[in-house]
Amino acid sequence: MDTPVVAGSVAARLLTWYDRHHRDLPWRMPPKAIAAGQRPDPYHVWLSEIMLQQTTVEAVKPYFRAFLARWPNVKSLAAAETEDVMKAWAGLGYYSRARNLKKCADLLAAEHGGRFPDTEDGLRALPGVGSYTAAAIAAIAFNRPAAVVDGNVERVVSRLYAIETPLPAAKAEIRDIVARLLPVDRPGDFAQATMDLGATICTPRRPACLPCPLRDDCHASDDGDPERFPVKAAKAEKPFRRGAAFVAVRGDGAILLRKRIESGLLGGMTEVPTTAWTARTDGVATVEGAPFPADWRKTGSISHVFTHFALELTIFRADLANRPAPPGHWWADAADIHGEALPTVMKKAIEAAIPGATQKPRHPRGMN
DNA sequence: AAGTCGTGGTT
DNA sequence: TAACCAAGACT
Repeated sequence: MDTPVVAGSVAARLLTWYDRHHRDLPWRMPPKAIAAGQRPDPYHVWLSEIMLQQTTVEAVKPYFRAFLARWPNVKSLAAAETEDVMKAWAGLGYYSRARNLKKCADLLAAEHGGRFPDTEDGLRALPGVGSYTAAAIAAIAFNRPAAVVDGNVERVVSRLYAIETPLPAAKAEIRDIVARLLPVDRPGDFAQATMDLGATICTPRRPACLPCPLRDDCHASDDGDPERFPVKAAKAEKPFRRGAAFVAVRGDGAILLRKRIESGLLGGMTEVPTTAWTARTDGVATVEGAPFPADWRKTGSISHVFTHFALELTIFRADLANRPAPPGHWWADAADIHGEALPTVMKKAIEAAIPGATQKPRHPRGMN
């Protein structure tokens, strides 16, 4: 509605702060370069946004660098093997992101000449790109006036206006407010400025209101208890599950692995054989789920917490003479374990049976 | 539309 | 230490 940045507006104060205090990030084009007419590479923006979904900046940095070094553009990623992409993603979590990343690259290479749509709606239609990511790419890469609402923005805006409606119900209201505040001449910087403010000043706990550029605008700061916002709906209690995992070790140190089904938890990732993970607390930590009869011996247990349940796995180990891998399984050489698409919970299971077995190189695969 | 999907850091 | 949380998407 308002044309350029309205002098004295919330957006103006935020952008002035951003010009001075923005974070320097590997995928970011700084405001000075933007002002000079440069735009970031949409591939970089897209890749970083997918990686950053529910993931911290520090966790993403090495993966972003590794992916960019190995697959510098859409076409190279489209030419890659999905299995290699999964291996490179291992450890970052939410593995459907990696599968959708590859699907998206394939689609773009096949049907869009390797280029990204430059509108919010066009982007929203891509696999793995939801409302947030579509708006973020549209604003940051293509300078579109899109309302970018992530967890940071929800926190900043809910405090700014002391919104009492609990999340996620308040999301539509927050989106409307952001659309109203949005400066049409710098939508990308505005989005990144709001997120930087949320990450460095308007933090979930103990926000630094004193240096905040929006302190005089902020209703929650007025009330003296900004941490009360955003109001959130109560969460369900996290259930507990148990199971057993089986680490078979061949004479030469190789470990028996198999691939999980493509869908669901840890879909398409590699695992050691395990029993089903059930809510039962009795009778599951037995050798009955082993891939084959052997002298299985309990070597310990590991705990792991997923988003919606906690898991305890009893670990069994068997040392075997040479024997062929059962159907659907393979022997992975000890030296190659770190290159497998092993999620963290599986690395824990292997470590419990063979200390040091999964110690990985300093950089994610693809960096060296 | 509420549940499913990882992991590591912070408090 | 147990809980909370991070640039959410998909079904």
